[in-house]
Amino acid sequence: MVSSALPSKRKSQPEKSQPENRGSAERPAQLLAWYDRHRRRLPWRAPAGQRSDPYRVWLSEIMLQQTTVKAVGPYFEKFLARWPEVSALGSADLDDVLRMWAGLGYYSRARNLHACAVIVMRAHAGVFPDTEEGLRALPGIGPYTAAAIAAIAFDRLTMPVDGNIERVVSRLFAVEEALPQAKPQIQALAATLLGPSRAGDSAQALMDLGATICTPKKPACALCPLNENCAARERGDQDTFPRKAAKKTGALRRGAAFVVVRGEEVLVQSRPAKGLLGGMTEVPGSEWLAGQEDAAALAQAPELADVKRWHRRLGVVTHVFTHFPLELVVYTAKVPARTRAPNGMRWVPIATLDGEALPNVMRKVVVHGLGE
DNA sequence: TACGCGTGGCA
DNA sequence: TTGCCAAGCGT
Repeated sequence: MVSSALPSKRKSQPEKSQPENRGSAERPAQLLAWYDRHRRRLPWRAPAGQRSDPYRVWLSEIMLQQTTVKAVGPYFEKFLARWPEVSALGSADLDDVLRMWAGLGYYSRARNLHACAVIVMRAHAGVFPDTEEGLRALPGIGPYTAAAIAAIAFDRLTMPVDGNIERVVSRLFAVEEALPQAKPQIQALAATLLGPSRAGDSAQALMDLGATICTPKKPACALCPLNENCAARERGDQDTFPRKAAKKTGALRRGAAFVVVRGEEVLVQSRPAKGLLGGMTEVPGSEWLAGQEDAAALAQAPELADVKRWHRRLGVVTHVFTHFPLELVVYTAKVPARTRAPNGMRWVPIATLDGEALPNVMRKVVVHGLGE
C-alpha cells in the first residue's frame, strides 16, 4: 500500500537534531518490544534472554555476508555438526573446509574462516576477543561483523550496520545522500536507535525488521512498529530509499571448458589460491575473456597426446557472477585407461565429485559435458 | 575509493 | 528475461 505523495513541508535533511520530532526517543524501546514479539527463530540464535555462543555468532555472521538466511541454514548446521567449536575448525584441513563451503559462494570467506579459527585457537587460547577492536583484527571480520559479534555475543553497546539496517535507517530519516557515500551518516543515525542495554537485540531487531517488514520493495509499513515516526513514509516515497549510485554491469566473457573422461573418472585441477573461485576445483579450461572466439579458446585445450579430437557439446553453459556474465563452450574427450594426468592435474571419480570443492559454475560444466 | 568476489530467489 | 538483491570484506 503506497499512499499518495504529499507535498513535503519539510526539507529532506536528516532529523539528527530536530527535537520537534516527538517520539523519536521512544524508538529503541519500541524496537525491542516488537522484537520480543516477532523475532525470527534462527539456528544460530540463542533463546530469548540468553547469551549467544560467540563461535556460533561468528560462524553465522561470516556465512551470512551477502548471503540469504535460507541459503546459509543447511551450511551452518553442517559446519556446526562437523566442527562444534572453534578449536575443531582450527585443526581442520583447509581443503575440508573448502569442500564443505562449496556452493555457498565468496570462497575467500572460507579461507579467512579457517585462518581466523587458527588464530583464535593459537593466539587467543581458543577464546574470541570480546571487543570490536580485537575482533576487527581477525581475518574476514570487518566493521560490520566485528560490531555484530561484539553486540550479539558480548553485549557491547554498538550498532552494526548491514544492508538491512542501511535500508531501515535511510527510510526512517529519509537520508537523501546516496550509498556508499551515506554510510557514515547512516552509521551515526543508526546509533541513535540503541537504548541503554540489549544492543545485540536492537541490532537483530533492525535486521528482522528489514528482512520481514521494511523490505526493499513494497515495505509493509502498516505493520511496522516505527511507522508513526518514519520520515520516508510520511513523504510516501519509502520504496525509493536507500538512494544508490547507479552500478555498471560487466561485459560478457567467453571461454572453453574441457571435460576429459578416463573410464569413470574426470580430469580436474585446483585454481590458484587467490582471486576468482580461489582454491576451488575446476576442469581445465581456457581463459575467460570478453570478445574471445571459440577457436582461440579451443587452442588452450590441455595437452593430452591421447586426445585425437575434441567433441564440442551443443549449446553453452552460462553463469552470472556479480561483476560479469560468462559463457562457456564445453569440449569433451575420452582417453584410454592409463592416460596420465598432465602436470598439476588429477583424475577424480565422477561418483565423488559431490565431495569436491566444485563451485557451481563447474558443476554446470560437468553436467553439460557428461550429459547424454 | 572503487572494484573484485558466487550464488539463488524474486518480480 | 533481466536486473536487483542478500547479516560485507580485502585490497
